Amino acid sequence: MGGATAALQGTTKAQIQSVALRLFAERGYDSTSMREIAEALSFTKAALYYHFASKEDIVRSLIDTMLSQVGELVDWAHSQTQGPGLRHEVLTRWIDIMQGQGLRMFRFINANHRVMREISTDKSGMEEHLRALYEILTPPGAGLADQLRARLSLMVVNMAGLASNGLEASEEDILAAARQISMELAPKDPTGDPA
Amino acid sequence: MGGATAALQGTTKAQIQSVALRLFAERGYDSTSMREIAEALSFTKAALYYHFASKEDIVRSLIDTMLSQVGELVDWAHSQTQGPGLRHEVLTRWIDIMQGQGLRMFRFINANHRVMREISTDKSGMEEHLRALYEILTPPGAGLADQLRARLSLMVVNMAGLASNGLEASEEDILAAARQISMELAPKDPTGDPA
Amino acid sequence: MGGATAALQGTTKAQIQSVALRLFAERGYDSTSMREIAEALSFTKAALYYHFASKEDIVRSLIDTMLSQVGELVDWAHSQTQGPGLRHEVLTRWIDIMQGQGLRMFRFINANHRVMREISTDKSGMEEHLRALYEILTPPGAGLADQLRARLSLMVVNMAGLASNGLEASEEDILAAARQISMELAPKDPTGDPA
Amino acid sequence: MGGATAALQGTTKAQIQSVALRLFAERGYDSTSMREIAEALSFTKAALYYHFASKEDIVRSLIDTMLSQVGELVDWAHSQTQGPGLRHEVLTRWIDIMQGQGLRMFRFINANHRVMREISTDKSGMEEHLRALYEILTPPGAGLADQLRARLSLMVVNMAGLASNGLEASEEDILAAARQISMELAPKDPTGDPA
DNA sequence: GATGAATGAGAATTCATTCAT
DNA sequence: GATGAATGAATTCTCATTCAT
Repeated sequence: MGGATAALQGTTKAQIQSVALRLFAERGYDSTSMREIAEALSFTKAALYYHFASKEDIVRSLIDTMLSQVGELVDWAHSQTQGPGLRHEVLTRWIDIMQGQGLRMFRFINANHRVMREISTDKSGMEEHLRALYEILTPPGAGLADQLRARLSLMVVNMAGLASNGLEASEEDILAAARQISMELAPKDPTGDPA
Repeated sequence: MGGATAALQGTTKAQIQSVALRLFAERGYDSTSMREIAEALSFTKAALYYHFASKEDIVRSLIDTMLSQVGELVDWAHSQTQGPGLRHEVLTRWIDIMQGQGLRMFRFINANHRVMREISTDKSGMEEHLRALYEILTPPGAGLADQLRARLSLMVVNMAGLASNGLEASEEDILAAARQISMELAPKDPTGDPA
Repeated sequence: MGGATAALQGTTKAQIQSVALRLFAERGYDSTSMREIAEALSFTKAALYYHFASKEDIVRSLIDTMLSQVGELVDWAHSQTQGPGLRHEVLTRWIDIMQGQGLRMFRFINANHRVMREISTDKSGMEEHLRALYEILTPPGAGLADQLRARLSLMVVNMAGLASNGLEASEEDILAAARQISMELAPKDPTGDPA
Repeated sequence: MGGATAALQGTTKAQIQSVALRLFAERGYDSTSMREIAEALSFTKAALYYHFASKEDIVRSLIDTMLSQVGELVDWAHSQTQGPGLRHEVLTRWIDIMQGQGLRMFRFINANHRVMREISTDKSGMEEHLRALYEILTPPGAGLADQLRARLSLMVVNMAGLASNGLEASEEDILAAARQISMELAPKDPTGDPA
């Protein structure tokens, strides 16, 4: 936690990040203008530029926030002994991150590939982090289907938002179901277990 | 099949649709300008406006194309006898649609919720179609998790595109794996279980 | 009459003139596009260009129509013996012209000074015609006020359209009243005043 | 007086209003582009948009200015005792307003009915104001001709601009003559005259 | 006589950004 | 820390016009 999470509370900078993330996720990066962000905050546009050098800079800061959260998860995972138990725990923590700002971030990332591609943040960092998580979630010697399963199990929480459209159930219940499906989907260890 | 697919070949209108879909899927709707579409076709902007009344109109036509394909699937499914076999076949046909323009369309829809929301096409039609498919894929009396599974099984093909980033495998193999996972994920009939 | 009046009936060219005049008077010249004229006639734009070389050309033909009507009035007036009786009769005939297409033409001219100025038709003709009418309506040796009266007496019929907004009376009654006011307004002969 | 008139001096907003009114009156609303207004002011187009939300917004502000002037006249007239003397004074004040920006405004209104109709300012206000003036200028029990006379007497000052085209006289003299004609035209009180 | 397709110029408007204060 | 004013480039879209058929 620490820096990253705290960054989205209190300070002016943090207010901007929070509102910008909401708008970017709702309307898309390109369709959200600095004017709209400023108005949503009852600031002037120029005030935004006092805190952030550019619109892209806001995105960068947003990504960094998420990046550090996922980075912490990766670091923690690397410090543990590998195995099915760890995989289970990693998925749980991932899901925890994805709630709160995480879900919004994911929706944002999903809906704004272009900016993500063009932004020259340490975005490779995100890909590395994800690769690391994939490896942890994929048993040694896994086939293609299992590799895909690992990746999809991470995405399920994020898809649940879209998928639950029209379902009559509390957000809580939906996330619980998503969690369960995510676990099922994650590749099983082929380690000689008699089922 | 037929009309809808054929509509994306040959004629000027069709060329525009095809190029626009590619660009919209790649860069997002808002970030793709009419100028860019025109340049990609070596047309003038004004020529686009001769064929389509507006930028939104292009999107509308694109959606209608996909809509009719999914609509045909729903109609076909309704004309069959329900059951596990049908569910399997529906998933197969869905995946077939999603390849070709379908995948692009889905990436587009996923990445451009805002336009989709604002466009006043028979978009409700899409929601109805999806609802119909969900029902067919969901066994009677299914719980929340199974309802979610039905929805996610449809999305898996579309997610596979994202998920396979960085995997060293042919598109063919990836789609085959996605197909398999999609089938596994679809809710199973509770046949014969005493609840 | 003859040519000019007949020109607004029957033939395709005449249909175009009639519809164009209506639209120009309603929405103004610049705000009426060739597309709108074409649509109002269920033609294609290109068809308009078969009959008229340009948009300005339509206006020119319209002006010419009115020009010839007023020209005939001037010619007739010049062939009569001057005097108060003639002035009365001229006003009457002027008012007769102004009904029918005339009123529309006037509304058009009033509302589209710019085109009128820029159009290089024999528009000077119109000014000459009006000057001739002014002279006929103005008794010899009239002062500034009477010169203005002569001019305004011609305009009254045209203003009546605007002025009668909100009055509960038939168009017929309004025109009769306008006619009466116009006559009153016209400068009186200083008959018998010792200057 | 006061506020409204002063508003057209000094400030950037006021400069824009002044130049825009001149151009709108000269060339018509539709034929005057934001580029032209900007160039006439040596501004950029975008600068106009900083001060006014849209082209229509400029018109709206212009109308409001005139509206408040006429509104003041109506209010003043309502606070006086009705009668022939008041009618005379109202006409005088009306003519005073119409000079300065007023004449331009009137030429603009006359030549741009379409915009006026479409603009959703408190334009009904103008119609109400005019209705009020008509009532004041019209003696009780007046017939149709007198109702029309009241209306035309207000319009005469505005028509004088058009009507005096080609007259060799100073603007001052023309306005004086127009004033005189306007007064003559205004309906006379039928009080006790033996016809 | 008339059309479908296309064009180049220009319209209104919005945007990210800058900078003096 | 923050604002008001301004800009240059881009956007969507419309228009008068042309031309091969």
